[in-house]
Amino acid sequence: MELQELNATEQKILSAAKDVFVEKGFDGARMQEIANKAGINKALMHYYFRSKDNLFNAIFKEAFYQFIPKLGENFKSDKPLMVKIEQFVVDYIELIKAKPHIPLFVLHELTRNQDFEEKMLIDNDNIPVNDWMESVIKAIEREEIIPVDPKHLLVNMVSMCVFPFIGQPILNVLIFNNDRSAFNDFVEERKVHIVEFIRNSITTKPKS
Amino acid sequence: MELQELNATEQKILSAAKDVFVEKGFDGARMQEIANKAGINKALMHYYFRSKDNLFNAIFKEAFYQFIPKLGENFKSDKPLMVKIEQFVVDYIELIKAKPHIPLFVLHELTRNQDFEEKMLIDNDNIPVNDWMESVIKAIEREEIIPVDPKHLLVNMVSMCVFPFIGQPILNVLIFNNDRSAFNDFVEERKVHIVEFIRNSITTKPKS
DNA sequence: ATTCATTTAAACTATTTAGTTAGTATGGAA
DNA sequence: TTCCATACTAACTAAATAGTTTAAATGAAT
Repeated sequence: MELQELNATEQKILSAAKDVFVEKGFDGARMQEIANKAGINKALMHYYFRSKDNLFNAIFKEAFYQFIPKLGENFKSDKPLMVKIEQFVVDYIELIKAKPHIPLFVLHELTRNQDFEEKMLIDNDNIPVNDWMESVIKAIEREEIIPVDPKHLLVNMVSMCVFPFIGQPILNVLIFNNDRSAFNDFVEERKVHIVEFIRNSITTKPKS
Repeated sequence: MELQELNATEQKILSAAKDVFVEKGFDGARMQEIANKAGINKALMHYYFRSKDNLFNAIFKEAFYQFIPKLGENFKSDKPLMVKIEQFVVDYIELIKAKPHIPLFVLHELTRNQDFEEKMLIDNDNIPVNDWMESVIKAIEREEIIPVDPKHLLVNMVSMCVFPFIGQPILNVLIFNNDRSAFNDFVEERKVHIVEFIRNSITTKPKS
């Protein structure tokens, strides 16, 4: 896929494909539905994208890289760890709020399609996990935080941000009695809550 | 579905159906594959379960209730909150370890099939979230823990237990360089880590 | 004006797939 | 033995679906 050669029709197809694939998954998506949503003929889709697989790969890579590299953007900065964590939590929740169905979609398709490694080519430059590790180790050395395994800390942070969206249908019933706005409020609260929860757990200074 | 009228053939079908549905999802599952895996003729499946939907509902309810009610088993006990949390984390991680693909499967199918409420009939007796809330409030009153929103605490705990399994394909690449046993070790560590992480965050006594 | 890429419409093909049918064992009851 | 329900199978049907083909319209560039 070239980068900026996309004309309006290609854009319409990609946009419709993304909607349908994300909502239904690869197996549940129908080429006819994508064509209808794009307002074009089915044959025209095959004119631009030869096959369903092709079209899927085009939108999947986009969806994937929308969520993964942004992860590491602030990992490289040299700010205090808690500042980085706060920025990460707020930014990441905002990112997911804008496209709440992408994480479950991506994870489902990755699980379905085990050979994604060849497709996705995640290189360590894209997601600087190592930079995160070093930040945490430095923060421990500086005694900003107590000793903690950087991997677990990373997974904790990401889990608490992402999981509520993936588990939303269950949370809506179990916790929010199907009150949609209650869920939205809850997500907003989490921007503050998660940061405080982590801060209380790992900072050396006891809370005032 | 009756409870204990299941003969060996029905069992074989249900077991095969569960494997295939969980691996491929409803849309990706093929009745022929289920029949093959069960070692029977496809017509025999329609003899016992009239349709794909029927068969799916049979295994989905089972999968669903395998994970949800167990959640609340210890919520009703009157032990100190941190003891309950420790029990929950260890039990729940063990539960998911035994069936690591169920959570993603359930959440994907719930998202795909918005009208699950009618199907699933989650009553508050099954999942005593209210009992959890009260436990937390009591623990705050007893000054075992600092003031914390019980809902966020519950979601934090569940998130940190479940998400690593849902996100395993990504974690494997990003953090574990596709070392399968590294992931397993990590999960074992989490039984201790998550409890300590929560304890450090919410208990009133500063860590020794 | 001619050429060429883009677009549409419609009918078609090949394949996959859920579900059906019609009939065959099997084994116990009458 | 005969009857009959349960368990089971091979072959079939009907519908859906990805993808193709053909022919024609449009419109911008040469």
